[in-house]
Amino acid sequence: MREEYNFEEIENKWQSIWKSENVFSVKEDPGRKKYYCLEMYPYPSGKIHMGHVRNYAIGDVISRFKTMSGFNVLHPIGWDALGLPAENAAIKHGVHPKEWTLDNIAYMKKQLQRMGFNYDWSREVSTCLPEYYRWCQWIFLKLFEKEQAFRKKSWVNWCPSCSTVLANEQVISGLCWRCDAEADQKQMEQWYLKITDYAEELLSGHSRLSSWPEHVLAMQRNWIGKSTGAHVTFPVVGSSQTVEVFTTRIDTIFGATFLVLSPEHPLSADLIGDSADRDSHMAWIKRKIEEQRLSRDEGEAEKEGIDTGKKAVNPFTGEDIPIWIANYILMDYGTGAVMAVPAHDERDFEFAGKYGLSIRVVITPDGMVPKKEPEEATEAYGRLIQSGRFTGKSSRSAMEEMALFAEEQGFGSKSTLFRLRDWGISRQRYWGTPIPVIYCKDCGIVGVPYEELPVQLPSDVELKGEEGSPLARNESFVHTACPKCGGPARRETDTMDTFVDSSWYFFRYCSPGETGLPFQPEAAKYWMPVDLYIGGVEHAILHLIYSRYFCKVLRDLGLTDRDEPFPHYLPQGMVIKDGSAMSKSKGNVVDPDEMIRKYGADTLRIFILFASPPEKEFAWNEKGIEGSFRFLNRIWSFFQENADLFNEYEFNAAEGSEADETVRGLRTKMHQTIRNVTVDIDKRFHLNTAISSIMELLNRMKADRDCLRTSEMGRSALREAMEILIRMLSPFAPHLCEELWQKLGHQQILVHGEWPAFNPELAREETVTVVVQVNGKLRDKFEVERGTAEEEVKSRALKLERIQQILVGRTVRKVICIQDKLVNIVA
RNA sequence: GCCGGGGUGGCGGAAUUGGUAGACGCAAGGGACUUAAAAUCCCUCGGAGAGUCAUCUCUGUGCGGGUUCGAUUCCCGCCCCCGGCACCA
Repeated sequence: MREEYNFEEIENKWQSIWKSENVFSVKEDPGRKKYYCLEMYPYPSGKIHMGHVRNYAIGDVISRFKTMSGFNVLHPIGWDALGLPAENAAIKHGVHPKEWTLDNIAYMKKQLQRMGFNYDWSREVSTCLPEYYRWCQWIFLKLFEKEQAFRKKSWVNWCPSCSTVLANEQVISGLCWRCDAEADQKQMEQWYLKITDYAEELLSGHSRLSSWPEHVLAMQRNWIGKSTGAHVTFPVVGSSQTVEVFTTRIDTIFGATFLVLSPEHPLSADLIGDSADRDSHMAWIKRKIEEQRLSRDEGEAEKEGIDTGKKAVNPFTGEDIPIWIANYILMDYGTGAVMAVPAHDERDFEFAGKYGLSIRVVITPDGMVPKKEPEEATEAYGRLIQSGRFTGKSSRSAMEEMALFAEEQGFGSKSTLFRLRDWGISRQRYWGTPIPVIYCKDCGIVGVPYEELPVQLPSDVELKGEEGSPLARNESFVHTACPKCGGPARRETDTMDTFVDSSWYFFRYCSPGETGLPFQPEAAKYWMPVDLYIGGVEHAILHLIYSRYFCKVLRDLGLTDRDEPFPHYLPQGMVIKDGSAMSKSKGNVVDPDEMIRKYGADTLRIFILFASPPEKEFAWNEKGIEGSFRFLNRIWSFFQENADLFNEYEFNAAEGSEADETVRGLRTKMHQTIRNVTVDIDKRFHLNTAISSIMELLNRMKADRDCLRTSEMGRSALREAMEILIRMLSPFAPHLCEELWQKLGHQQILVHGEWPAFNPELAREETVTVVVQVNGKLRDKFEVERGTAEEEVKSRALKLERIQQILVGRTVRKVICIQDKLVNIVA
């Protein structure tokens, strides 16, 4: 009587064995090579979704494979457990964020375990626990001491729906990244981290991230936004004031026929101070500031400006040029003022055209005749004309010289500008890490002493969704004594952006129980960096740039010697269905629990890895999962049909002459499969083709089965193939494979088994198919012994009947022969 | 507009260094088993045409050129799709 493939029984059995034998827990072992495989930890929103399943299945296969390949593998998981949804749930359902979060964690943990993932649960980390966030506070205080954390009043993005501040990165085309409400602008005093200090290093560090996908590096590059150029100072005529501008095109400065200030520029109001139209101009400025703030993410507005009536001196030409104020100049980039070169800048050209300002061409692109009245701006480099002492030079190479000249003359300097802003981390919410700072009337801003950490979140807090931080309304939290003078003082009531928590959690995994420091430097030295980081590309700029920054900061605090936390990042594609991402609002969500119930975790794992390579989108398809289920069933029944081989052990392989063709063929196929699967997992991360190679091997075993079973050697070859197949499949379908491995008579569990060794001798086919082409077109093929001499292969090809027919009436001019592959006859 | 990534059957996707295009799977069609169905197993499966039907020819990897004995792969030009940034001086 044949057994059915009872996935539920098998999966439960092995999950409890893995758990009771604690097989996934790892320790530092300096004698062994380590491998740190990490997937982005989840936000405990309630349930695992397919995106998680895919992400974690990829990491699970890689880490199981690496373990079998002899590495000491760290594969941890934890929870990004602070954040707004918990608080919103509290407001909506009256459940405390902590309770809500811990319940979700408990549920999702069960789901992950039900998938059979090989996490070392002893290293589990939850950012909402004081044992974790105390170290966020510790790091913050260190940064505060180094002036890497500082307070600044400025315009901030404000989400009215979440009633909190958002970092620039968290505003996506004008909307809150979390709730899609339209973000406002507000002026507030906030805590910032000085990530801009590391702008240059964050950019140059890209050279060490060569295995990151190009588009991710490009996004970061854009975000950092380095531009090299020069600052130039223009004195205001009849005043001691000056206007400083930044330009990347100092070569065009002889064509600078006016200056333009942002409406927000501090001088804007000043310069129109004594003009006749003062009041209307002031009103205009106010209106434009407002408009710029509101429309900043709505694309380009019609260019508008006003003449201040004042002039400035172009220090290169000595000419007086008008100073304008216009809405196309941004205050928060560069100096908030530009030199306008209408002949060589599209925007300035458009503006000059509208207001009749003069245009002077100072560059001719090579081989072109300069026009007095150009129809468009020419931004190309070329030869300088009308440029005083620089006339005739190449504009590109003159830039250096002109910047140097400005420097010598004292009205400018070479400089570099970054688009990257300091990271605003203050959030006016409850469910985050309290910023460990005390405000004292006499002593000012005082850090909470290290020995008093953590500053705990009070549990008795009312969450009703009113504006302002809930902590600010909690009297017993707010009122405290100044650590310096002992006088009455107030606690900071803002909490940290949760991206702070996630910027170093991967260090914490190295020594999660550490009580004296955020993590043990020795443990981190062993495990870090993360060898493979897997997660959604939506974090390409936010999380990944913050984490890179934190790694450098922790390095400068002496806690680690690593410069980069994630030398290899593998972004995984979205899981979609019916053409769009799975979401409740679309109603196209597929529940992993339901799939596990129906097909089992192994099938779900196989399917989600099989249909496309990790970096591509994965399109859910109900029929597809049945195909994966069938595959596992075919394996199960194949083993049932050959159960008599379970107890035959050694492959007493006489290679070569004694083995018949089928045996040799199977072993060749087997070793080719080992090679392909190994390369696919280890080098290419193409788990889909790894699975299809294993399918091919099974197909071959099934096809040759009857023939193989007729001989002793055949049976033993078949048994060997069954073992190899199971070992290779085990990272993908670990439960089924453990079960079959046990049936094959093994005592030791497969988790600790060895990855099959590849033997190139055996993978090499003894005979190969040589393709015969005539003028590049496939005409015939024949079998030949591997390594047959070129001359013989050529003459055999030419003697083929079909080839002879085709060659009738033609002259063979040339015969190209590629060893063991192809003959191409040119005739 | 700028930057990045792509375009291969009905579908998801293979093709490792320029050398048999379409592996593996899904769907579809046909057959076996069955009273019947499901499951399972076997066969066919890019398009067009011919046929002596256990075959052959032409054509085919977004479009147009080029290099080469040979191009999905390399080069030039174009079209389209996706992602990111966007008045960044």
